[in-house]
Amino acid sequence: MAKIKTLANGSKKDVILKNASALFRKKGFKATSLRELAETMDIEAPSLYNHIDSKAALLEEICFGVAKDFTEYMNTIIGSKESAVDKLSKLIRFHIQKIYTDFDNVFVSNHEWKQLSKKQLVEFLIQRKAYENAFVEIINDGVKKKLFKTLHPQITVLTILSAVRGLEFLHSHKNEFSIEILEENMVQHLLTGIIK
Amino acid sequence: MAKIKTLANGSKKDVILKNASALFRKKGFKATSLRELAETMDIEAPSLYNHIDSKAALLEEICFGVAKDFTEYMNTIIGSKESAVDKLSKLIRFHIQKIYTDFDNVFVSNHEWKQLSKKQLVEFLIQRKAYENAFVEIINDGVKKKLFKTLHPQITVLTILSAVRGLEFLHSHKNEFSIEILEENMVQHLLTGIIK
DNA sequence: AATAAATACTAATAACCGTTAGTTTTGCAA
DNA sequence: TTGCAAAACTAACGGTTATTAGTATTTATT
Repeated sequence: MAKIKTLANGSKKDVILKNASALFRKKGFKATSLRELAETMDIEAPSLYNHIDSKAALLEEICFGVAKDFTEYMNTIIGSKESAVDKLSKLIRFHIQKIYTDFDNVFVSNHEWKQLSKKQLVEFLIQRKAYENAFVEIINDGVKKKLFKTLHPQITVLTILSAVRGLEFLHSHKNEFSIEILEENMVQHLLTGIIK
Repeated sequence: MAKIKTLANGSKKDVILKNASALFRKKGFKATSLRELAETMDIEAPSLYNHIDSKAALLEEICFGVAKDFTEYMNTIIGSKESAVDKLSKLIRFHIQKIYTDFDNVFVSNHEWKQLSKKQLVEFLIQRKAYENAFVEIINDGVKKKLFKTLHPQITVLTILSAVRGLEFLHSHKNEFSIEILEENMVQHLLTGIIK
């Protein structure tokens, strides 16, 4: 009989993915070689192929993994009966928390999706667009219910998503602000700017 | 006597820089080859070296060119006697205008500065930090003069800079919104969120 | 201890990279 | 037309890349 598991606590593949994510973030996907990645786990580059399909597959897993996380959370929000204000607040907080707890993956997904193969790239953009549309719908709902000012939902979504995305840059001085203070400030700034 | 100019309207080097900027934006610096760049002007890759020093030098010129533009504008703002609100408003509008009128260069500067050589990278980060500090000072001044709410200036600056940076993503549907509407919406959103 | 699967290794591949050297062509000035 | 510099070309360089093939070694179960 075959034995597949290599370690009790997480497979070797997971370790590779984690190290790949860290390297891709620091140096970029193209600028990271498999030799370099292998070195982080003290093996030779060709040995990686006992666990992975290709370098490109690593990027796919990272990008679509992050996309899935955001899409799933968005679905729970959409299904809830909360106000548009509460939905928006929760989404903003989720973005902040994700960047804090899953920094490398989120960063790589945001920066390196262009390096996906043609087919994967198309699929990625479709998912991204769907997420954005769901976001726009929440804003639209808030405008209809007179909770928000009259504004351009698309521009507003872009402003909010871009603002939270920028937390990437806080990584170097992460310890200066607690995540709670960060959430409070940004939700305050971004929501009071549009609430009536 | 020597003749240096190749074209009446802008040197050949400028054309190379422009095409390089466009390619670096679309594919990334590492993913763009000099052969590919040469192809955009129907010459062979080695011929580029009659005009440029190296591939790395192209990225340098792009990144530091953009940095200079922003730094220079910041200096005129700092020197003015306007209120912190007006200063902030003008800076936000400048960011939006720059992305509109100099998209490729701004994008490349924002995304590919990590690929600068060690020495240039250090210098780039110094300039970036100085720009950020000047921004923070304006916010601080506004807080002191009771124009703004009590808030964390650094988080506020990060939020604003990130938000305007996100306009990169509007490039694909640039024609949906005029730059005036865009400016109005974003200034409104980002300023009323912090003004008392 | 024996067996078999998982996983490491070395060696080698073809492709591509930025860049240099050396040479030819081009285009303008005299 | 001649001369000269600017700028193109071809050929080739050393280096690096992801990946494959084939083989040895480690690991775990029987």
